[in-house]
Amino acid sequence: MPEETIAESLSLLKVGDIARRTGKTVRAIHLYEELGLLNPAIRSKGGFRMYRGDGVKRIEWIQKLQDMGFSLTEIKVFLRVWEESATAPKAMATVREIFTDKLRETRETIGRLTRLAGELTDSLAFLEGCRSCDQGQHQRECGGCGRSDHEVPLLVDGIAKR
Amino acid sequence: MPEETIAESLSLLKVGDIARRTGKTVRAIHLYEELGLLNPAIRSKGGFRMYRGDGVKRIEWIQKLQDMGFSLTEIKVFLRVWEESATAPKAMATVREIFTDKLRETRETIGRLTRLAGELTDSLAFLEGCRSCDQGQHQRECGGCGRSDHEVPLLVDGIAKR
DNA sequence: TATCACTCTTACGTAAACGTAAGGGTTTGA
DNA sequence: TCAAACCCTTACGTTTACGTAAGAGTGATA
Repeated sequence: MPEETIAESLSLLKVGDIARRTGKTVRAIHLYEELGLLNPAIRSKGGFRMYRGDGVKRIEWIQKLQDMGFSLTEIKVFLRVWEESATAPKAMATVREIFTDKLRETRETIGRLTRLAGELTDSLAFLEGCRSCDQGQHQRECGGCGRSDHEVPLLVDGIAKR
Repeated sequence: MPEETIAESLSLLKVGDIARRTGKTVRAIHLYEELGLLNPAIRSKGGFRMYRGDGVKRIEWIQKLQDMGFSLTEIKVFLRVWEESATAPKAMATVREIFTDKLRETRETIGRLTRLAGELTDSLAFLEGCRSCDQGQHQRECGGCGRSDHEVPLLVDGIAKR
């Protein structure tokens, strides 16, 4: 069992090789091709997709955009915009625009999640107080403890409400 | 056109009222009921769902959990766990556990997004350099500029790769 | 009592990002 | 040349969180 196939030593990778190197499935890579996100450099005479090494980079790029919240369709639009920009500076300007938007969006998301993390922390602090609750107290009678309504975090309060 | 229906003045809300107050659609609220996340206090004799005010709170609670990345199914499990914990302290312990997990997860997500925001910033800085590129340069010949490969951020580099 | 806005149930539709299976070629190294 | 390991195309399946439509009943108001 050789480490590399001949094609691989010639720096041509089959879809399975690309899959292994990116952690994606073959099906996913096929899908990216259907969507026009990644084409094999050539096809073998038997019809196998043969990729160059930069195919791996393209997939890592796709992955990063997905992590930032781009859908595959948005990524497709991204590539089309690039391809249709005649000059390099124009293309780069468009890319800058897209990245600027996404940066703002990402920061907003971080803000939201940070606030939520704060609420979680508050809720956990509140729940510490429940340790001292009567061990025999039934769950359905929760709320009967002395603490006033407005100090109960929504994340906790919402559970008991039916 | 009165501001409130009679039921509303008796603090009983119809599904449409709940929808307006939470920004959800009627369909969504029906779905939550199907999933066992929210039941009306009673049904009118004609079959209308009638909710008390805390129905609004429950939906806001659901919304917050969704924002944190809980699926509706996970929320359902959450509620079931609560209902099946016999004693209050036990129930609260479980809730603490779930919240602790989610807090960790949320922080990880914040970390990932922060790193991505950094990459976006780097990429934008890099793209500033493209302003000085030859205005007539064709997009397909991008990469011909003097900058060495390893200073090109992946987010930018992945675009040109085909 | 007539009306108009609402609500009910039932049930099929949708978009994303693949998963999975079938039936059949292709490569490659032994 | 043979077999194991891959790959190909086609096409239907899956999950989530609702959207949408149909046909019919309900309720508060005029």
